[in-house]
Amino acid sequence: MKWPEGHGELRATRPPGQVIMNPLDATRGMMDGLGTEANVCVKCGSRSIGLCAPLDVAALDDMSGESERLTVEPRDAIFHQGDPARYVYTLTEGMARLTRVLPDGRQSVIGFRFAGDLLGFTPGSEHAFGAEMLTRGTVCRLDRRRLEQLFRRYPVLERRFLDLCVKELAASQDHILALGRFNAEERVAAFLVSLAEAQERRGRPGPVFDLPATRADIGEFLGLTLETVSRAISAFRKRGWIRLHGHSGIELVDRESLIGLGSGEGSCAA
Amino acid sequence: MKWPEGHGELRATRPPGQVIMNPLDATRGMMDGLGTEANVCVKCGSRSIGLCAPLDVAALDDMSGESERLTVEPRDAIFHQGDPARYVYTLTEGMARLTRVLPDGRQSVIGFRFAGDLLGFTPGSEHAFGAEMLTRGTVCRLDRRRLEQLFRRYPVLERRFLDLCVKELAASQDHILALGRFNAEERVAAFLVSLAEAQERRGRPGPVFDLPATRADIGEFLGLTLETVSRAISAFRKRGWIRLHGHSGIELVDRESLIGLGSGEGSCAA
DNA sequence: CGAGAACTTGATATATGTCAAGAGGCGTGG
DNA sequence: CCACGCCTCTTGACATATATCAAGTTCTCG
Repeated sequence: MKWPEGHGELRATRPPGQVIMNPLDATRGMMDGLGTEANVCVKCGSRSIGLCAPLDVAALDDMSGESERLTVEPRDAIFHQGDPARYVYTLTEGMARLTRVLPDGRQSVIGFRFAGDLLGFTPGSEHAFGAEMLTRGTVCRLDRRRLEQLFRRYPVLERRFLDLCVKELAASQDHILALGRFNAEERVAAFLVSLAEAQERRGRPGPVFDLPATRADIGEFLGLTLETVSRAISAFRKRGWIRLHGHSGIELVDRESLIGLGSGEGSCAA
Repeated sequence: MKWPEGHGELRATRPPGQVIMNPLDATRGMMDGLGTEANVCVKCGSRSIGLCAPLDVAALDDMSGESERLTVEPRDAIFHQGDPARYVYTLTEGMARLTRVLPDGRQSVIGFRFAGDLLGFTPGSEHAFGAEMLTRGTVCRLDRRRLEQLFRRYPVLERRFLDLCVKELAASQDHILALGRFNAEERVAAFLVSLAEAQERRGRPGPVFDLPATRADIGEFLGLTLETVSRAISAFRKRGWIRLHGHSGIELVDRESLIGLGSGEGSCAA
């Protein structure tokens, strides 16, 4: 699947009012949408977790009037970097990665997104990054001009975008902190904990979590090579902190140790 | 100087509609406010570049009614990480750095700010990072509750915040890309070019630019040590790409080469 | 059951960090 | 105005975390 549209980006992360002392929040932010709120998006059939949360039923109905639901296969793109930003997307099922490419081909994963997260919002005219599914999934897309109309009709919606955006920004700064100051094991530990938290927030009880991202994906997200990610995971396994279940199942046995490592509480710098 | 207030963060970066293929934008974003627009903020005495740009004179007058102007000495904090987020600040003169601290004391500079930039906006209750001046300067502070009132009175202001925020987010993602994928010289080159561009955008013609940030500041921003930053700068100097003028003046002699290096166009990875 | 993809692990290379000494600029005070 | 002292920067030698290269293994899916 491939569409020539989409763009920018926006997402929710930390409960407002919490100080960011903890880099776990970085990754946490990077992978966490507003997965807790209710309301059913009529057309999408999904919970209106991200965008529509503050809207009433009439508004939701209004909103879903022009939205379309699409199925996406693993590794397919939802939109590409540089595409005209014509639609805004809500990821309704599955997990996606956001990627940014340099002129010379170097690539970086900017973040991961889950069911309920919003993708591709930007005031610009083109998508600043691409989005690809890691699993099979579905998205609900809404024309951007329609969204602007909805902003005018439901001002609360615009405020919601602002809040989501500020939280996303805080999450990005956490990630910057992690990339600039964490060593390999700290980054991987923070990533694993935040992945687990993101899934728990979406109602997956654990103790075994999905890990649809490959070592290469994780490495591109954390600024490491896939081998270094693999070595960190092996080290955790040997310490009894985690247990692997096949290639895409992971169990956090000693979460406290992982949190300690992934929170920047010491061990490495002072 | 030290106040027990302040918080979150928000800023403008790239002209809307520009695709982010270029990591220079990262740093560019990180140091660039909306320095081009007019209007004079009555109480501040300064151009209302960041926040107030879309407001008319009456609104500006209204807005400045409760704002206060303060002078800040070099290395003094405007607000600290964790402070209650009571005010929003506009930097009216000078250059500041935004810092984030980990529990174990490791620190990271998440961005630099210049005259016209907005500091400390957040929907949360505490500042997620601290802001310190690098030079002597002045800030204009506005009570946050007052800002919320202004949002209600001038809806365009809220939209402005959203746009600023999305651009800031794009800039953060550029920085993430640079931290995750650039080597030391590429990061320093991107930083220098973006610093020059930020100053040009604010009307400083060059060719000699201020560099009030120390090697340590730059290193903390780029995820490098001060020695590595120093070596990169020395290497550029030896290649004739830059010339240093005292400890805080820098001249970009061969900007094209710096841009090439700092744009992720090759040389290192492919 | 077979083949490919993803992962693991080892050996080695290298970019950057660390430690240390010295030089240069800038401000202060005589 | 000069001189001293501090702070920042520079440069070198060395250490090390991570990247790179290369097999081999395990899982997954057809």
